[in-house]
Amino acid sequence: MPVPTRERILDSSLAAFGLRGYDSTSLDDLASDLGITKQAILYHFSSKEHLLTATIELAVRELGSALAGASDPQARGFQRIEDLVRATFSLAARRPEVLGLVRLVTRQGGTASGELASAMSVMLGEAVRFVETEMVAGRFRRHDPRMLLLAVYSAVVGVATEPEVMRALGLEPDLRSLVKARRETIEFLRAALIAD
Amino acid sequence: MPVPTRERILDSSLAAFGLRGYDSTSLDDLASDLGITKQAILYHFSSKEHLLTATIELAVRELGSALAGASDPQARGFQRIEDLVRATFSLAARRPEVLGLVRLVTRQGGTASGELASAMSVMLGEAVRFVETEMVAGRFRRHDPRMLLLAVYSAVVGVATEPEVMRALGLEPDLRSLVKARRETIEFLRAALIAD
DNA sequence: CAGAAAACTTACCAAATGGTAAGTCTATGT
DNA sequence: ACATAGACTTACCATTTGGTAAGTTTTCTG
Repeated sequence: MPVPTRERILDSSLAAFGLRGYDSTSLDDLASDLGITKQAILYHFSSKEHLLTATIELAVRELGSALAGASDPQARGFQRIEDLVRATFSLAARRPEVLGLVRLVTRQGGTASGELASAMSVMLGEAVRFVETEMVAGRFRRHDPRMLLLAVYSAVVGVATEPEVMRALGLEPDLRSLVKARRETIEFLRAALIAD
Repeated sequence: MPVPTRERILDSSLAAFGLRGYDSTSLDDLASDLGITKQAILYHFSSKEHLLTATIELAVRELGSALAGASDPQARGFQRIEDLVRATFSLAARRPEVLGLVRLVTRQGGTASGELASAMSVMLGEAVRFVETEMVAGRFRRHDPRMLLLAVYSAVVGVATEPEVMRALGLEPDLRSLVKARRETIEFLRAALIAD
């Protein structure tokens, strides 16, 4: 059973928008990559902006399932953070374009970003409550939970999605370095978070 | 004495490329913002890519002087890190486009990024040596210096340049929140770095 | 099998884009 | 006073872009 064209378009869009950016990706480019015409894209998605919206929805689903699948709600303390960081790195290695698109949208804002923004709000709200609980229980050092999460988010997504900076540091952004980066990031977070 | 057109163009380009991206910024947009014609831009810079190169050079200079001005080479231990983080946040508040352009270039790579890449290599090389010295002296916890710097870089630049994520966390990206973010980031790094 | 709906393609189009060619205005040095 | 060079503008141009209109093929359904 062949993959429906609509899904193939969304897959290509996610890769292109996530890795190269929205304005840098033309419908003609997408179409010729897929071996179809631009009008076939516009048949499934009535405009480029609608395509972006649908692509963001896909990215939100992928991000949500990647994180939900790896995070055991029963886990407590640093284990939960470690699970999430591992899941994020795994996603960055498997499908870097997903995090790329998340970053694109969180940076540019824009009309279509409403859904991702609200989806992220929900995730981050849960995360804030979790971190607060852990702080009250004395398992994490006291910080402002939101600021802490911002720093953690930035560190993880940054490490997972900045291959050029890795190169500038003399590290090849291959799988082995990524694994090492993951381990170091977890250690870094552990040192920052765990109360003595 | 009026500001020369060439400098005005570079200033506008830095803001536009750094905040909105290269492909999203047309020469016509830049020109009409400046009250001149597109051909005036092409008189000073023979193509859009040359303009990007010159803009990157400007950003490198601004970044370099911002960091060099704030960092006392005599400072030891965490004080030096704190100085650099403060300088980075100050730059993010004053001229967010500079860090935006750095990020744009580090992400996209591209032809014109050679100079920034090498400039960053120098800075990061110095930073690696500094961190190693501190670790040997027992003032910093032991980590891989390069990975540590990648995490620090990501956390600082991320916190300083992700206003949408701040909004998703329920924080307005105004000056007060930025000051608070800076303080929290420094505390976060202190906890992660300082050896017991 | 008829026919209608779905899934496309071919043929266009107006606007925007980066860039060229040639002209104009102004300052400056001789 | 005049040539010359610098700093532009006006006028164009080819290509790319997102999008429309209309036709054609395929697939489903009664």
